[in-house]
Amino acid sequence: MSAPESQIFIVDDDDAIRDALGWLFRSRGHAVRTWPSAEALLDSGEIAHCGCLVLDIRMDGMSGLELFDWLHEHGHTLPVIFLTGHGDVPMAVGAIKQGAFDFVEKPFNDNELVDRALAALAMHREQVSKRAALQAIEERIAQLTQREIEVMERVLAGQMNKVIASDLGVTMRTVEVHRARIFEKMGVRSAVELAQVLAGRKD
Amino acid sequence: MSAPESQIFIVDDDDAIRDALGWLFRSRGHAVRTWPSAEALLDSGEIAHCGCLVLDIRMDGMSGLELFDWLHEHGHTLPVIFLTGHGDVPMAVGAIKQGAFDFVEKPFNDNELVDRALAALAMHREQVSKRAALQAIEERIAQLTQREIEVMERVLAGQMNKVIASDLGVTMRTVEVHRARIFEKMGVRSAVELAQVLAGRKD
DNA sequence: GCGGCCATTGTGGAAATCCGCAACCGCAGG
DNA sequence: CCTGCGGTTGCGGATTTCCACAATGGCCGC
Repeated sequence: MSAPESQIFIVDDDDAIRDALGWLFRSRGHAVRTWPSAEALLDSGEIAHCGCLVLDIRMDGMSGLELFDWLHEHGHTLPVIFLTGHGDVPMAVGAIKQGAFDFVEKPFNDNELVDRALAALAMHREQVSKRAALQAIEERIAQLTQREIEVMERVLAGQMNKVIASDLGVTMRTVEVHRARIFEKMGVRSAVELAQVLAGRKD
Repeated sequence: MSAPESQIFIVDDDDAIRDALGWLFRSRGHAVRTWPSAEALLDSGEIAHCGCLVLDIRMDGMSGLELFDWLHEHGHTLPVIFLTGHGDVPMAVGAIKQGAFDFVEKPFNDNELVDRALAALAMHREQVSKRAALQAIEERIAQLTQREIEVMERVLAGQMNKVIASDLGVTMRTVEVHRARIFEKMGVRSAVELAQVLAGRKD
């Protein structure tokens, strides 16, 4: 609750490892929650509060890799650090290429693991704020009517009002009205600002 | 010469591997060049013609990883597929995180390696064209005078000519002239287009 | 010193954008 | 039936942008 999305989650079916990791992070002042299995974590519904997931690969039931895939498929994009005592190269390569934050073999170096986890948390905070910004834009776009979107597309294409007007088969005045509403709803004051805001995001 | 930047380069100090890989790719109709060492490749000055580098890690002299780092430091950004018979997990993870395209253990599957190499070539072509586009923009920006850049920054900030004028301590007319020149040099016809062109690139 | 590039300014007009005020129409919902 | 929303249009005026034509002054290299 103090740090809603900055908690470190640890999933490992080995009690000893779980306790050791919990102690490790807590001793350095970081909020940590531990889970004995992937299912336990998912069932808790707490996944949204996770800022960094330290995941054992070999577990009974759902494996770490399976949980990783599940999270991806369900849009939960958060940094995952895999922890394993039986990893091989192809597995590690696959995990990293699929976007895992790191892949660490046991036994691991305490300091390094903490550093990686903190780096992961920092990256997650970055992502969260960026996503928030992007979503704010999407919400504004969602407020636009269909007609306004048509006009906006053409404005962004650099077309003049008169062109847009004849293009859509309406008068210039109508385009002007739409244009004004677009600027208002999108929270900008000119076509240039609009272009800036909409830049840096793939449609 | 037929495909200047689409050649596959193979670097391995094992003659047998080199020949086998050369044969493998050529038998499938892909241009390949092989080198017995990292130094041989660098000395040849042919690196710019490479579209995909298949690199053995353990070699006499400069290792595959060292060559990889060297290329990075010298701005040669091209997809590298590491090939190794003695790789460990940390090495693989490190290589991938540093941007290696893939990390394959020997013995490898012929079809998979060819597929990966082709994917790497495709990615490289993408990168090359994108880089070319970005450089074209940079060259246009380079043509702008200092004053024009100052004006452009303000235009992109959505400021009106009158504001820019008082801001820079000149008359509106002067700003208009600069503005026109900017559009001309940048090859656009409006401020919106300018914003579009300059979007999607970090300053 | 001359020519070229750059920054600057003016005049004056055409074209485009921006806006408040007002209104009509069609359609969905209460 | 009345209301609200979205799309549409008109009028008229203030602002802003865009441009052609014309010109001055500074700096730099030949």
